[in-house]
Amino acid sequence: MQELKRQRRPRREFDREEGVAKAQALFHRHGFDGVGVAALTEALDIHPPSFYAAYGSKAGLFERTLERYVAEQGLPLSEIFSDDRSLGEAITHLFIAAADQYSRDACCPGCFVTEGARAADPDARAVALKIGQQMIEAIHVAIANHAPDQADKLTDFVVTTLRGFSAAAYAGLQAERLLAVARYSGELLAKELDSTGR
Amino acid sequence: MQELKRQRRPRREFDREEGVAKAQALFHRHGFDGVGVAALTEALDIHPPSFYAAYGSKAGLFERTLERYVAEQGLPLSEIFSDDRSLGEAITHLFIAAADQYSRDACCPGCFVTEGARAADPDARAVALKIGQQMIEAIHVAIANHAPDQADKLTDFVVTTLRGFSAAAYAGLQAERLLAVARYSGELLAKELDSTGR
DNA sequence: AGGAAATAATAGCGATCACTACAATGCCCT
DNA sequence: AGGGCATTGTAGTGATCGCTATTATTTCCT
Repeated sequence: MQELKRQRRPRREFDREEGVAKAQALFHRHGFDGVGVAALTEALDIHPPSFYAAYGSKAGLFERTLERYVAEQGLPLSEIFSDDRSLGEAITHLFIAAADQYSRDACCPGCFVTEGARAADPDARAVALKIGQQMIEAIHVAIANHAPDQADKLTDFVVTTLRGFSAAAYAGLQAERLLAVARYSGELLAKELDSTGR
Repeated sequence: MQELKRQRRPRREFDREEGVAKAQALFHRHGFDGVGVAALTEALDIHPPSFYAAYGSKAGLFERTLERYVAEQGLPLSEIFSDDRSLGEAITHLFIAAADQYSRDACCPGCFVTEGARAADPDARAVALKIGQQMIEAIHVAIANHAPDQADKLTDFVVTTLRGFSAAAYAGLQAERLLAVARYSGELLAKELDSTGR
């Protein structure tokens, strides 16, 4: 009985950060529940034990992809809400920047954090919701800096509008049309804010 | 060896339509991917073969729940866009009706069709997208009836805004705050439409 | 009453899920 | 050179996925 040792493919190191990037694209495109560990290990060209040694769990990797997204593609709020802009101008810029970001890559439409919070998996959901809440609070702070008395109301409006942009992009609205909606939304709000004295 | 026939529970008829209603609640709350056939058969108190005999497949039942939702909870566009209202008034009413609908039942937030289109399953996705497209076209027709030259632009804006309401409700925004956003959004748009001569 | 059609129940199908035990391989340090 | 150790490989875990073959039961029609 020929029991000689099976040949084994030579061992290759694999780049953890590159794995996070590839996983981010997959999660963004198909959602947390739409990507299995098998698809991830195949995309990273590794095997399950390496996957778990590197990232702990599927949900753990998902969290790292979310953090990467915020760090690399998060909207620059402090720049958008610069002091030399009126609140209306700033929010218009925010709308346009978000619409551009959400529809730029047709392969990964919408806000990764917002869309990621729709995962059926409770762990993944909780992580995405937590990060999303941080973004909302940052927007609230930026708005409150210009208009403290209307901050709550305007934050609800802005965040809801941004959610709409993300969902529209995710549903396939083309970049040009989404940007037109963003400009229009900003224009409507800016006119109102100007007419009511800031 | 006592091989006497096992007792079988007496046979109960089951109400197909009631099954659709129960499934609708489950799908709406947890999403298509978040509800397994096991959960459905348990909720309907039937067994898998009865399930498939009645509904064909999980995706088939999902389609029936979507149709039920549209028939029973679809927004009454022809009433909202009645002729004695300006376009701004009509869209404001649409926004408020949608916000109310999406946030009324905390257990089933958002638009079932819109949120259903996020399913990872391609069949379920396709069905929800198709029905959603029909709703969008109905909105487009209603708007074009008032303002044919701006119908495309305004439909993009309105649909994107409604998507935002649905997503915000789904994310947990309370009814009162969502309604405030809806009133504000309608007000902004109505002012613009009035100022530019309808 | 008796046969046919319809519907339900038991039990289990293959596939995929996230995840892991264990052995072989490579690199670094002594 | 050789031991320690981290990391990879193969192979497979139990659980759940959507779904079904088969049998048992009831109802309806003649």
